[in-house]
Amino acid sequence: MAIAADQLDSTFAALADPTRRAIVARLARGDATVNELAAPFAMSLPGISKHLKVLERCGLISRSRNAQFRPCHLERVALDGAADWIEESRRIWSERFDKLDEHLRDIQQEGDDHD
Amino acid sequence: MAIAADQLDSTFAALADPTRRAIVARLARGDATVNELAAPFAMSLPGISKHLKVLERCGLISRSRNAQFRPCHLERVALDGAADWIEESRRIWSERFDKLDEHLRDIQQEGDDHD
DNA sequence: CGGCTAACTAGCTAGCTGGTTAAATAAGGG
DNA sequence: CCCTTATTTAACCAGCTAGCTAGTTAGCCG
Repeated sequence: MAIAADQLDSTFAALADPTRRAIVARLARGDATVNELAAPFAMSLPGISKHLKVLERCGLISRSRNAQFRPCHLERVALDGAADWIEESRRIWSERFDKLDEHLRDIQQEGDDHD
Repeated sequence: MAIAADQLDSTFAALADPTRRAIVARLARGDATVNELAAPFAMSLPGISKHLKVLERCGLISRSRNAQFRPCHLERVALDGAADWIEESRRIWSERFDKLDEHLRDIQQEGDDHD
């Protein structure tokens, strides 16, 4: 059961930005606050906040509340959705060559029969 | 050996468009000309041509020449690059929980020792 | 050659994106 | 209650994107 097309749109679009990919990679190692996520970047906090909103809207992250902190959490499901789409295309691609191989074996077989 | 960041930028950006994903999915089944690729879409040919240029620039497709046709061919390497990035994040994520499991087993072990 | 088909380039527009600064909101803590 | 810290919202700007139409290039074929 593949995820919806517009979900894929927003997920791939989110992953197209290097800052956002770095945030995702950071969150794969564990939850973090906005300030922690912002630290490695030469970018204003509102800039990071915008990126987080993009990631949240496509479901790649979720945010809870802890006092005045809003810890971010990576949601694997959205990541899986994107990976699944690519995997499906690669599967179709591979099948094509499997069939080609099979065909070539059939031809080989015929040749053997006639020898 | 991961692919370059800006290559990932453009690959994910290319995959963020549903028309382009459909084109990629179509090409996974086999090469096709521009007109063949355009057929399923309610879009002008130059529009499709632009999408193909986007796909070509990020390496997802290549084009050869055959008379006045320019058959498009899916390049799996770029698709692999994107899949690899996602896979790496998922791996890091999983390791985290593996370590957590290990830790929980250690605690359990200690408990057993003291019982 | 002249015409047909395939595909691309040019030039335009509306809308989105990624960034900024300045100001606002939220919540703990003396 | 005021101060500080964490984070968001507002307002703005430059640049990119996806789409269009119209015109152009490339190459087959009669």
